[in-house]
Amino acid sequence: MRSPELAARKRTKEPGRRAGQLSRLEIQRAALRIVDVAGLAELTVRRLAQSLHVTPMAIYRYFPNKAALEATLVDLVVSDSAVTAHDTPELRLWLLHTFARMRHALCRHPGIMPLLGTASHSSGNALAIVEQVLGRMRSHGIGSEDATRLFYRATAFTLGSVVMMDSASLAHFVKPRPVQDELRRQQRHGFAALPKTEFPQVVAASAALADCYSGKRFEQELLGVIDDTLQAAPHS
Amino acid sequence: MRSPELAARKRTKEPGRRAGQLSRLEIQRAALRIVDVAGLAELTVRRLAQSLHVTPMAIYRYFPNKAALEATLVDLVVSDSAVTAHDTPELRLWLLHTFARMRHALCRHPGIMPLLGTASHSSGNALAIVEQVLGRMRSHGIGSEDATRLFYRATAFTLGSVVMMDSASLAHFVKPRPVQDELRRQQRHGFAALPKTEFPQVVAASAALADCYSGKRFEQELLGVIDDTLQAAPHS
DNA sequence: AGTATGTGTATACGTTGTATACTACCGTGC
DNA sequence: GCACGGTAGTATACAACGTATACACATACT
Repeated sequence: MRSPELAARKRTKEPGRRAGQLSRLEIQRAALRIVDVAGLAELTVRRLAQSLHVTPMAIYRYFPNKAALEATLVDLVVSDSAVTAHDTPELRLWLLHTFARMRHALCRHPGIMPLLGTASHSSGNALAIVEQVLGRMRSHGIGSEDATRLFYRATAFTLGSVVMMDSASLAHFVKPRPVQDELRRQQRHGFAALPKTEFPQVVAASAALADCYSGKRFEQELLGVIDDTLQAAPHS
Repeated sequence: MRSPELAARKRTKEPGRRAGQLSRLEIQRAALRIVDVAGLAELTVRRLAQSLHVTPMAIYRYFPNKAALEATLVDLVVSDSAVTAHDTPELRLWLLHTFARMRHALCRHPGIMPLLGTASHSSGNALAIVEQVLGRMRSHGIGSEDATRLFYRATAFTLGSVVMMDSASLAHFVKPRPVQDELRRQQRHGFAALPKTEFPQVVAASAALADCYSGKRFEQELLGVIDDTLQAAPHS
């Protein structure tokens, strides 16, 4: 059964590749698109294949199984955050921008967040950023020990900040997750609506807590972490 | 078909409850047990029911669907970390212990890590800890603004540190995840085995990077973050 | 005793991931 | 030009999954 819509698959010729052929990257991008608009749970092999105008089993020419596909998605998102080579001379601002871009990239694809907790999704892209960050710090005269410490603190803070946005979400199961300020406002109301007798501190600090979901607040705190850590380290 | 093993369900009488009856908590604990020994992917309603000597559909008397069950698991783990009421007088050490216990609880159940990235799994337990931490800080004379800042930094660092352990894992798909020192050793070898020309910094710092997966290193850095943050805040 | 309420069962259905076997095409030898 | 072997995609099938629906039985209340 070669249905008409299957036959309608695009036939754009690429050099060194047969016409209209699939590729790992093409599949990954289609998968990410599905995750973005419908959530990770809606990413099925069948739906993915359909979006590529292809039979489900075609996917398995490029990935041994669904888990292997999913494992590559985090790296794909991370690579998005690394494309622009920005050259802020000052180290602390360069670090700020680098980690802020990583956070931004992850926040734009909230659906892949569960995959962060899955072992072994790293590949070249994530490692390349680690290498780049470490190299930059060393070239600014920071010692190996301090560079690792700063890398650890900044990375953990960034990832944790992103996880907090998802995991602390009091609000019910909303399917298309609200973004940025929408989330912040929602969270503030959530915190503020708690029983004041049981959670007095949380209610009192509801506005400040909800502010943690803002990008500005993240960058402010990250810069604080960077400066605090650099302060104890000798560097040029 | 009332099979013999189903009939063998335990009949321990509990007050205010019928003999051998299920409960939300009992189901959650069984689910967590499965996740611990076999991974989140192996948690199926059928297997869960079997481990409770019950029909699959019995689960649905207590949870509307599988996702709702999973959503409670993070909170269950977190509540484990809060059971012991420790009373370290010094604030910085109290905070250190509190967050270290949280990390420890999460590390003991690596299978639930993907659920951290799932929206809205919070319920009373996580919030109670937030309340407790904020209250403790306030009672030590720390202002609302600084308390929120410290809470944000410490929480993000802790969660991020835990996520890093999973996500940075270079090593292949191992099913029963290695713990603690085993993971650290494995990671060091992983980092060190990278092509030195492509990732010179990572290879050079392989030992230090792998050290980030140690509990001792985590506590050391967390204390650094706490102290750095407290330093800028006036308190008693 | 009779009835309502709630807990677990039996059965069934649509979907999922993927093993297996196939078909058609392309680039390479002649 | 043309057979041909490898590769990309297809067709079919199946076990396992989540869960809707209808039922049976035990307990608690009258």
